[in-house]
Amino acid sequence: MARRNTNRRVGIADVAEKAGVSHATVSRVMNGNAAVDPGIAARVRAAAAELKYQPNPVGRSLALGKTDTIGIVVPDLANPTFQAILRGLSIAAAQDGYRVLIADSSEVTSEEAILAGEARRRCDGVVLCAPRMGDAELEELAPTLHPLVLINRTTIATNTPSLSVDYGQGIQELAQHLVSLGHRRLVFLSGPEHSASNRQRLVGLDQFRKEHPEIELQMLHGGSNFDSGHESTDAIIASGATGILAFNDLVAMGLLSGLHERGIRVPEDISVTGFDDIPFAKYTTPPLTTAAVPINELGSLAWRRMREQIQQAGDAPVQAQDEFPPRVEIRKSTAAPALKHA
Amino acid sequence: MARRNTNRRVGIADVAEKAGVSHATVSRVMNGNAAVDPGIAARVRAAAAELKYQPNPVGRSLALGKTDTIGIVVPDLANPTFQAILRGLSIAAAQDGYRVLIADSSEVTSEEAILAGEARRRCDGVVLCAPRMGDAELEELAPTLHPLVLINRTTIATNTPSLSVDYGQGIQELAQHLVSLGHRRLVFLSGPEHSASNRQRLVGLDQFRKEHPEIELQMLHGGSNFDSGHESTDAIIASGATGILAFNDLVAMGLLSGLHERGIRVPEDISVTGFDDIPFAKYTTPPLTTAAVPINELGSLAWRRMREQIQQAGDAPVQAQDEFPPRVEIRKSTAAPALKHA
DNA sequence: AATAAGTGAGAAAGCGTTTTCTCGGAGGGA
DNA sequence: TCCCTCCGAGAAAACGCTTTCTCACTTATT
Repeated sequence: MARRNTNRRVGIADVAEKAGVSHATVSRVMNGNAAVDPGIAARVRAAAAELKYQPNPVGRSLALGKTDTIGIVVPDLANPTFQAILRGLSIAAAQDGYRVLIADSSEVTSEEAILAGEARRRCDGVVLCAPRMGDAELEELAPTLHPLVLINRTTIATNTPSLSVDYGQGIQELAQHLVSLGHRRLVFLSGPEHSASNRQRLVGLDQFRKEHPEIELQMLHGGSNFDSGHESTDAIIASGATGILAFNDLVAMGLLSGLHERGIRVPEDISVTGFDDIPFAKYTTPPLTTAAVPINELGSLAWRRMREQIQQAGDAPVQAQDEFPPRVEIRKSTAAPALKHA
Repeated sequence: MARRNTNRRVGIADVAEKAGVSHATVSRVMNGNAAVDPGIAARVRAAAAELKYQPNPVGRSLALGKTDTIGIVVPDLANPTFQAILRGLSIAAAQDGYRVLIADSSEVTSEEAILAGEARRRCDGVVLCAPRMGDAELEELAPTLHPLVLINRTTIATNTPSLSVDYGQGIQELAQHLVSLGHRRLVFLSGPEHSASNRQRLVGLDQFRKEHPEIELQMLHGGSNFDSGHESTDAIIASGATGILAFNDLVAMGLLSGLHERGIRVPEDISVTGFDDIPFAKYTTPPLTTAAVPINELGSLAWRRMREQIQQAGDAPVQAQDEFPPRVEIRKSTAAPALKHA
């Protein structure tokens, strides 16, 4: 036996004893499963209420083979995008009586599989959010995790639902927006190397280049947060570009701040775009032109896809592959460039 | 019995059979508890590795009476402050092999106790973050939750550690800062009614009033997010004040944006302060003068306090009451007021 | 009136572990 | 050589619940 029996919590046995019935009957009335005599049921309920009995979820989980919990693993909990997904997921899941367990891989690629595995063992399913691992590893891991929902990645072999944003399309539209304003020299300030969404932006921009050979488009390596945007300020200025496509809103904001410090006006001197449309984007000065991804929907849809899998329990292998088109949100950080003087 | 036995996960029994030993022995080598013959141990380990055996955490939890999980309940997961606490907690807990389960009460006061109770039953402890419930209810709930850490609230009766920020002190220092710049007419844009930290600010400002009877200090009712700050713009302008103490950084940012839209310059025409120093605060335009709370420490310290309780298991009733003094962070959103013209 | 069918509650098995208890065998001292 | 002690491994109980199985009892059917 494990624990000392001293002052243990009130269990089903206590209720059974007080009500003068068996454990089984208590369980039945608590779960409303089988028919039980109304009189007895009332007695049990009274006893349960009096003892403030609350079923032990661990015991239930073991017996039922389910935990009513799902896990989510994100690369960086400091990123507002992932925070928003987490929030949407959590709220949607709570509506159906599920809780969410979080795991933050802190951008350590090698930890992802381990964290996901551990989460899966404790939960009824896992949402893998923008995993940085390689395709091969993901393909191998996915079946292991089975009730799995992927965000910003897809698998081919297994039938796992995925939600993704068409970053390639979005970045092209932003670039197009800058061009239509009259910009001819652009810079893409790229994101984390292992980020699939960054790769998608890159292929989108390749496409853009083909369609607009007359536009100069430089690539600058950056990161995914404020600081990396801020640090890129000088390189951006040195590039001589008038239109900047930042990897995301965070990077754009860091850049905005850096430009402001150096007295460079946005959008008069340089136009800046972000990506994601995080809640803060419309409150920056100037408000940020960006590509809005329906971030709140992502979380709740992730839950819906998860629920479908949990409920259908290996029934129909519906492999939903949802792809969201970003919507360009034109604000004040972009404008026609000043007349050239170089 | 619960589940169909078809295609169930590999359990301890499978390993035992493959290694030709008993369940007990497998458990022993997996946990390294008792002495077991090195040869047998090796055989067990080999079998476990070959079958990719991973102990079922639910079974372990039931036997061990612990889940290696803690819960956190927050009023609003959209608030960067709570996000940061969650993140700090999660990372610190992960370092000790613990996971965290989240519950978002969505500012619904009546849900808090229920969520906290459920979380507690599933976890080894609960972190209650800025609960909105009344003092009486909190006092009654706390012992129920026992391994409990309170953030931004305290209890008297029970010995529960609490971490709090001295909001009263911080708001006074901000007000003082505005006064020393020359402001004479201030407004406090208050936060959620049930927020204890808002009440602390109010008592701090009462104190401030006593010490500075010559200063006009109006109170305006607001909320805790962007939008409420934005919506207060006209009321702020109508107040005729030159120095605005916003409830927190979010409110301040909303206000900043509203003022900008109406062509009012910050800090030339109006000075604005925030509270919390969320990561975004130094990237607003102008960068926000605010009171920095050591938000990252809060999360990790919360974990430390939790760990102490879990480990000491009813040993020494160390009731740590940590209080953090905010540090005023002077940036560009505050300056001397323009000469009066009214 | 006797048998069949139905109903509802208790007994017990099972979920997957850990840990106590028990016991056979080996080793050491007398 | 015999007995006692020690050691290590298996048997089984325990954790707290759900659910099948079983069975006594009641009600319907002929």
